[in-house]
Amino acid sequence: MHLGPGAEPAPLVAIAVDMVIFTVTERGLAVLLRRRHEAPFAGYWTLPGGFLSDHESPEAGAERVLADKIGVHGLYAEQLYTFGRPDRDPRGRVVSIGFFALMPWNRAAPLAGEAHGTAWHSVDTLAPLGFDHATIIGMARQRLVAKLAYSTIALQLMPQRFTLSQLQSVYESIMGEALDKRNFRKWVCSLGCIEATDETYRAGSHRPARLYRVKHPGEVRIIK
Amino acid sequence: MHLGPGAEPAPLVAIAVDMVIFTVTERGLAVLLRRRHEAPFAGYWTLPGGFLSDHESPEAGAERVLADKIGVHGLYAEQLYTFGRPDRDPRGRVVSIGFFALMPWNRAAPLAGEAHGTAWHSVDTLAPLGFDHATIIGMARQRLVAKLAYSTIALQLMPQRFTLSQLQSVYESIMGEALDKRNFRKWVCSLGCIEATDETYRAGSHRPARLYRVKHPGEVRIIK
DNA sequence: CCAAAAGTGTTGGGCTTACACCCATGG
DNA sequence: CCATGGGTGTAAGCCCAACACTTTTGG
Repeated sequence: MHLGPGAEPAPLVAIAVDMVIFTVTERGLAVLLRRRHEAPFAGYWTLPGGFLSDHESPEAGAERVLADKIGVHGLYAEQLYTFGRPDRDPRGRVVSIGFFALMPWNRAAPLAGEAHGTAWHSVDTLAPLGFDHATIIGMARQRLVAKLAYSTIALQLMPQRFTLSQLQSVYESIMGEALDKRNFRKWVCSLGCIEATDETYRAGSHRPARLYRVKHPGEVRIIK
Repeated sequence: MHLGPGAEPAPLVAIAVDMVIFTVTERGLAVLLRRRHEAPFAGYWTLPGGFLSDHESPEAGAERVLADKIGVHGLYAEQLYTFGRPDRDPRGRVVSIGFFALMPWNRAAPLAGEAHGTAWHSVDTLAPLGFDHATIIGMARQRLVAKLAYSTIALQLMPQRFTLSQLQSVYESIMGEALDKRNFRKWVCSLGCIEATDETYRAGSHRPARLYRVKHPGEVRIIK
């Protein structure tokens, strides 16, 4: 690119967008990975991603990757960090804008499978990944844990109707520690972000659970 | 760039690094700006910045900009956000990695002046800026206010020796509200990050103030 | 009738907040 | 001696953490 009279030409680089998509499964916090068939890192698992197009903002690029490569729309996503070590891609200079996104678990199952070449991997048992994607996932996980404490971001992982026990176990999976049931319920209800429905959920030979819904879907409130 | 067999070539863009450098002056929180002489935005104030070189990570680029354009070393700096609206630079596609940095006020004065074309501007009375730099400063300011509450980042704004009243007024400038003197002192001392020296500071016709220092300079602790 | 998860209040301790006076110095 | 900012402790209230039993259902 030529930047005007007297200016040295700026080096040009390719910009990638890499998505850390989390969900919570029965086995805990999981991230969506795609098996690469191309060099470099053929055969390795990597984050879904793509190159930023001309005339596309990073946020738009992230949405496009979610739509085209994963086939989902309307996920919560935010910019995470930009990774630009000069040697991070053996093909040449690629700066990657990392995003992190959250998917309700009821939308997660259809995505994994041979058809897409994608699968959910528990974050605690990741095989070696291509590029610096393990670093990116680590940072995304830190961010998720931190935001759990001071925002209502966890609600972005829930289906439209959910029980308080399900919500609690989402918190417990991500934080890695058990919470007190009564204190958790008092706290989450006091936030004013969810409301009880008159429906219940029968899940076994025990008392049915009340179903709740998010009052303002898509909104993430910063709390306290 | 050619990315391998079968791959479409990725669009190439220039990467800028823009620095939001804060200090605290008598008139409150201030940001270092540079007056542009070149098109576009000639005559406007803008953030100090530069283009990322080949073989340079964003963090290294940020340090180079601080050293070469501002002439300072060893500032606290962290990545802030990456700004990539396709129309943000009229010259063409430029993606900017924003950083935010903190400078102790005793190192701030020599930097401003005609020689460098830079000046400290109070964040509350900014003239219209070039590019999207007002947005970048706004986000940096939000980050600073947020981190004040849960980290020891404010210590990066202090000179080697400082009084507790000075530290309190730094907090008050950034938060924009007054704090209780006794409670502030109890709190900041309880963090265990600063220690009293046996020196004092005489600043007028009143009792001299004890000088403190940071125990582990450069370290930013996340608290609670 | 039994097993299993859902649902529900109270109390004690710790932390945060509010608040006022004496001290040391320079002029 | 007066003006100025430096320095110090206590009490009340709020918030958080700990804790156990009853309810409802399916088999």
